[in-house]
Amino acid sequence: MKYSKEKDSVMRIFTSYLERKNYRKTRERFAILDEIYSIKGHFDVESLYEMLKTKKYTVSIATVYNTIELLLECNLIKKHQFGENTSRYEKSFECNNHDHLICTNCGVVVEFWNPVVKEIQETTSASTGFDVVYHVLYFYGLCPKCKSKKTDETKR
Amino acid sequence: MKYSKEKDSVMRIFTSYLERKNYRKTRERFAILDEIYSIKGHFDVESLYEMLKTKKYTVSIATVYNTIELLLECNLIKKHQFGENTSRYEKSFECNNHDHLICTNCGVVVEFWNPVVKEIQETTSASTGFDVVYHVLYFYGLCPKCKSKKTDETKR
DNA sequence: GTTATTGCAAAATCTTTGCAGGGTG
DNA sequence: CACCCTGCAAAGATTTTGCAATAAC
Repeated sequence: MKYSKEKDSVMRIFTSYLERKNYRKTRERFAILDEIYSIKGHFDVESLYEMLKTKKYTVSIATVYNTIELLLECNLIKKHQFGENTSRYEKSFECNNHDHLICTNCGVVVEFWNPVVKEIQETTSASTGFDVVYHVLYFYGLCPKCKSKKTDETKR
Repeated sequence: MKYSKEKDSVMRIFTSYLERKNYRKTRERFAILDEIYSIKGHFDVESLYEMLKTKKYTVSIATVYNTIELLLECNLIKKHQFGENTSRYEKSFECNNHDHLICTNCGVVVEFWNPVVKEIQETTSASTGFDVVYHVLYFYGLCPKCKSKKTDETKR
């Protein structure tokens, strides 16, 4: 388990969440959180399960799902469903400000940042009375590569 | 099959899409599109299938999935995955400008409008080279009802 | 010691697929 | 009349559940 300031923080957040809810602080739960915060980018349950199996600490797939549920509740991870049938996740501590462009042709996912999204979030919170915790914004369309391919096809 | 200007338009769009792709214009495909455009709000495959079975024209679930795929391709419907495991859909002809607030506690979905989203879409298209066709924006948080319930719990 | 949590496998749910028959172009 | 599309049922994939064993408190 490599040390990092980020991991230290999320471990503390998770600990206090578990304590507040009177949930047990098990080895499995912390191993899963540690593994997730070692992953760059998105992951799905299957790949997380495989990583845990080979690298550090074997847990059952049921426990992976259980822990992911807890991590979603305390906002340490984000759940995405980019249009496939498998859910994908990503850590969300101090990186909850980017959004995604998804190519409807090849499926490539690209990240982008736009501070205006946060502003819309605040406006919407105020006007609807919702207490918005986080957002998810997807732009669907053709990536530059697929776009030029389609143009070629039309030319033929 | 009730007449409406909207239905007339989407039927024509779908017809020309099928012709352009050299796909066949079957009764089933038009019955499904007609049913979808009779639905207010969101629906899932199961409920659409049930509606078709009882109301107009029985089709197999495989055909429902197949047709939904086509309607997604020509942007006549939108696919949502609000966090559950079942996908939900909605018609998107001339109503592709609203977004969704989702309560993480009770699951209620509320719509909202904000024209700034369209602006972000254009900025992002320009800067990334993506040809963005549509977007999906979800705000997750507590709805007013659940918010006040949680506050009560804390007070105790 | 109690009781929540884990692991395993089986079940449940949603979606896709293969194939024979039927309908569209 | 060729062959794409449909319907059916079975298979696939992902997620959930039930229950005995285990470990946290």
